[in-house]
Amino acid sequence: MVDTTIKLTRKEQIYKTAILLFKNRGYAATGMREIAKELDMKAASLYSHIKSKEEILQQVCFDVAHQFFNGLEGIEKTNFTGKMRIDAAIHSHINVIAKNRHKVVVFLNEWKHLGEPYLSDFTELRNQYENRFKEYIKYGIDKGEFEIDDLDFTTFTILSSLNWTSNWFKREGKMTEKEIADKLSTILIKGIS
Amino acid sequence: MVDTTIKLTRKEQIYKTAILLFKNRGYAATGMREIAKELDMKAASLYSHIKSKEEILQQVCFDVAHQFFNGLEGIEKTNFTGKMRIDAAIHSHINVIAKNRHKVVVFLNEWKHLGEPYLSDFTELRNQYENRFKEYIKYGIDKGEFEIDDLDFTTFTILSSLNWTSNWFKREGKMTEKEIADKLSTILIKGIS
DNA sequence: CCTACCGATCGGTAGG
DNA sequence: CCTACCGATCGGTAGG
Repeated sequence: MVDTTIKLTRKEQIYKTAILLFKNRGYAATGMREIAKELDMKAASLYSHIKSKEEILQQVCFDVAHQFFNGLEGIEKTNFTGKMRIDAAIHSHINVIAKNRHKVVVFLNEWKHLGEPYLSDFTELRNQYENRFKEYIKYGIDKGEFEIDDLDFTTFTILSSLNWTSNWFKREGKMTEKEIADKLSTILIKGIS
Repeated sequence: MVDTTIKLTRKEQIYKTAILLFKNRGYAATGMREIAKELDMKAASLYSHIKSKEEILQQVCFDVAHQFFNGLEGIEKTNFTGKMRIDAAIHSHINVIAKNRHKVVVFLNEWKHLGEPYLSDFTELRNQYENRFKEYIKYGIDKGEFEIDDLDFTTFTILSSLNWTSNWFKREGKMTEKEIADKLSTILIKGIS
């Protein structure tokens, strides 16, 4: 599980190592010399493969953001009910978290260290994604499926429950990714219905 | 709201400033010179009032942890049902967050920068607190109030929803602290009942 | 991929 | 509360 033994390029190795360190120690507290040491290199050599420390953070943040967006594709084109939309969105969201265990933690906790204009772009993407969830719930309200008086509040509560799973996804084995999504979907949809 | 104009000691001013900076930029990325500048001092002068940068983080983390614990006092001594226990715990938790808006964000996001033995003590406290929530839910299950097959999972989901409120407590005015707690309690208890 | 090195900044101390 | 300063470390570059 640590190394899939598939040939990773040096650049991929650097990214992988950096992501793990950013996750465990935080972006600001992680030094280029730590990343290099983990790969038996000198810090200066990293710069043959990457442009800067922040470039790594940028790639992580926007890659994850785009994965979250892609997961929602098709949800509103169908004849799904509100419940089905939320259920599908929850499954997609958990799927992205499960497939990017370490990246997602960096995405959630370290985005504030992005410089401009990336920071503004990022928060814009985040807002748009939250709005998609909001639309699905709104759809369910309009169809009489949900009884909710505060849309923003409910949306944030649901997203927070989903995001928090990233913190203890390490304790895997007990539950499959689908079981986790099913369970969350049940708890949350029952709670607002 | 920025400064209550009540006479703060210099030490209190330093703490207040540091907490705000730790919250916005992160502990590792905040320098002592930034804290000092905010107070029109030189960094070296801070050390007449505090012992170290980490001492501030320690005070914040353990102060908040103890507040969370104190809030639970008396809940299990009463003849409360499971629902009432969870409801009371939720209200207490939200109360601590509301009364420590900035501190709680530092508590939640920056504790990993504690050195030993503080780090171990802290995670121990956190586990104990989570276990208290777990007990309340367990109590409700045993009394037939809740239908839950995964206690750990449900506990973490509830706590995550509560903790996430710290991220958008700034948008206050719309809802009072009690309304927030009431609403969360409704959503979450309905979701597991 | 390395050695050598840059200027900047870090948390913190000495001594007043 | 200041000036002056410490050794350590930071992200990154030059040049090979």
